[in-house]
Amino acid sequence: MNKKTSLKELAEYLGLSQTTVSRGLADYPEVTERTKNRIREAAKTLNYAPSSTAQKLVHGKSLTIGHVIRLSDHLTINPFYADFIAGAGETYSRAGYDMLISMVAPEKEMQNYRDLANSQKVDGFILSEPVPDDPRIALLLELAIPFALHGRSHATNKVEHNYNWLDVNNKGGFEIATAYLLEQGHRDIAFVNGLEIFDFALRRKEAFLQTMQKHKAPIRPDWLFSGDMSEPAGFEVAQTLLSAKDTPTAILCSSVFQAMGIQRALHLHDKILGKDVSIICWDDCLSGFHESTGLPQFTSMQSSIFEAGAKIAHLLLGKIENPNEALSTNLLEAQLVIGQSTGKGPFFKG
Amino acid sequence: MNKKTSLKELAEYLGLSQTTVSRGLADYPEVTERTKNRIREAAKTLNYAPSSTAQKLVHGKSLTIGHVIRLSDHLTINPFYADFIAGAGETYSRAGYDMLISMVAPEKEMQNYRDLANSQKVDGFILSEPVPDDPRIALLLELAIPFALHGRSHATNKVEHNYNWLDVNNKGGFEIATAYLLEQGHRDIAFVNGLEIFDFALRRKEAFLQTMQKHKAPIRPDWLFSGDMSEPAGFEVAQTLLSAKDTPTAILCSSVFQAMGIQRALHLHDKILGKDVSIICWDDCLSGFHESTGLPQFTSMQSSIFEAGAKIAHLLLGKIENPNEALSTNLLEAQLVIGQSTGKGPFFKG
DNA sequence: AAGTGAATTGAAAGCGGTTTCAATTTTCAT
DNA sequence: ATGAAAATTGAAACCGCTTTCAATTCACTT
Repeated sequence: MNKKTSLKELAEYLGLSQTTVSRGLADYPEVTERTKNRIREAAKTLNYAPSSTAQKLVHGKSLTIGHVIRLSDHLTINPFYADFIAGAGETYSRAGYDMLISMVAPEKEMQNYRDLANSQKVDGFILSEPVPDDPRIALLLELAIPFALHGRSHATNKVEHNYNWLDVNNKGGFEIATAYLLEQGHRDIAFVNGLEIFDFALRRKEAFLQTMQKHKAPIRPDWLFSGDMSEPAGFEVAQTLLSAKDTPTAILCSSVFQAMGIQRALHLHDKILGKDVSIICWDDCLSGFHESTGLPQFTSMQSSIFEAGAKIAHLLLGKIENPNEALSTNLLEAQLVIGQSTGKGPFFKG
Repeated sequence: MNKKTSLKELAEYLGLSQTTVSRGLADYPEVTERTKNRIREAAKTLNYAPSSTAQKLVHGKSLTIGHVIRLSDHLTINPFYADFIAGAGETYSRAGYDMLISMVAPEKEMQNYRDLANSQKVDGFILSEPVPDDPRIALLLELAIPFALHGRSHATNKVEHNYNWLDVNNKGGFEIATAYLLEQGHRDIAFVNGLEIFDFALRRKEAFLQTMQKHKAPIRPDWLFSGDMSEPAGFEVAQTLLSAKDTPTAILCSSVFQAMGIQRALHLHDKILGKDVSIICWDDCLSGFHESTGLPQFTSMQSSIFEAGAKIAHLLLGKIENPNEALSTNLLEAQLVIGQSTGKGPFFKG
């Protein structure tokens, strides 16, 4: 049971001052190479490593980025968030930063941000899943702590805030997807959105409605759905759609999970995917769903959420190291990838 | 831009000593209620909160638990891990602990544990996805830092170590599942395992083989698969199985994702799930897959990985607060839940 | 009013490092 | 050999807090 060695002990062991030892380990030029080597060796044999807490105290920085996760009713993490965090975490560790993840009940969320900032546990925050007029933005601006938003927060009628953000072009992406379905000869298109409390879902809906309108395609209110981005949710919606007398020839949906649920319902109703009904889904490139070779299952708008995590982490670290830098924004484009779930519609004109 | 207030400033503002202010905030009995109130009020107006770094330095603890995540080839997090972390994180925050998540490339993993322990960034670790003779166990025992293992690490020929662990009864679970399939009249059963480098996969395999043997059911080596616990992996396996001349009447698989892939292949081959082919899968109760009402889709062995996270966090915190406590182990049982994916087999005798 | 014990308060040491600034040693030209 | 400049080392202050121990104040008793 090796007890922790302190700098003081190491210095005494070497017969040097703490100053020299500290400098030697930090590779200061004024320390002779010979003494540096002695110091390093002694550090190794005594198994010494500086206390990060003490270092943080001296430097006045926590070298830690906070991610606050609001635990929903089911107390679980959105599976997409795992990939996002993986991307961010990789960037942090490369830069010598740590990642603090704080799980908190919705009603304590705001206080949690306050506490984390005030007690200086973190040097900055990454915010996810913004809603319009997201209250966290105002809070963090007030607390004057660096942060970056994954997504954007539409200001409805209240104050417009300025902040760093990185978002994927949800609107542009679904414009492309809708237009593609129309070009392929579909007019009767259903739209299965995520929860429309979130900013991204509102942008996607706008894209769908505007593109349909622009192409003079009919918009059926009973074919507009909004809900969980889960497999069962997709299944339920498709069950409803397919049990009606007239059914859409194409469905635009917001996640691979929903698409899988829709697919399950299609099978149940003896409809062939990509023939009787086409599907395009938004695909965040979740881990464990893309190992298959060959043509992808679903036609989708693809955007790597891992990459988004890595990029926004970079962005935030930049602001922290250089606080006076101007605000940054970054809009990533999603790619239309044709898979096996789409085919020609009844109105196709070759 | 409110700069951080220090204890010193707060004390000067109040005309008190740092000692008294510190004690007042910590609610020491020797401070008068009147002064306490004064202090609290001043702290609020000056927006003061103690620096957690300074507190940690004094107390010599980091109040932080480390989770090291080995980033695989695809740089992504195992989706099950998200739920596990959610459970642990909730327990941590309830106990005043923070969670440090460290993403690291496989070749740097060991050094990462060393660094985190030596620099005292964490007070303990939770280890996940153990392999037989897991080298992390020896390392952390040597570093003399508290830790708990989610799962177990079978000692093959080397030294047997003692450590805290919490595991789900993988063997017992798959014994039940295999026996259930046999009872329902299935004899031709294929087994689709996770990667057999992991301890849990080896235990599951043992359970399957032993139970089949015990019931004198044939074990076909070409029906034993091992691989990714993903949808495409399940699909590939099922494609192989269903393209052969003779096909199994039941499949036991290791994850809901695999089951979904198998289901997709079944549809492709016009086989009906639960009729032509039965499936039982292991279900870690991942978020986003259980909102549906009514009978569950797949018959499965269920075990909440969120709960496992919460329980193992408790276990570890106990060891940290009370280092001399004896080792703890905890074996959770999985529940057989009958869904729509199983039916009677050809050898059923009512 | 003086004396006593109890209740409050504060000065200073320490947690484990980094850094400023001064002191010491070395190097080298004269 | 001598002195100045350069290179190396170290004493002490400091980061922001907790806590020990001593000092002060207060409430009562006689």
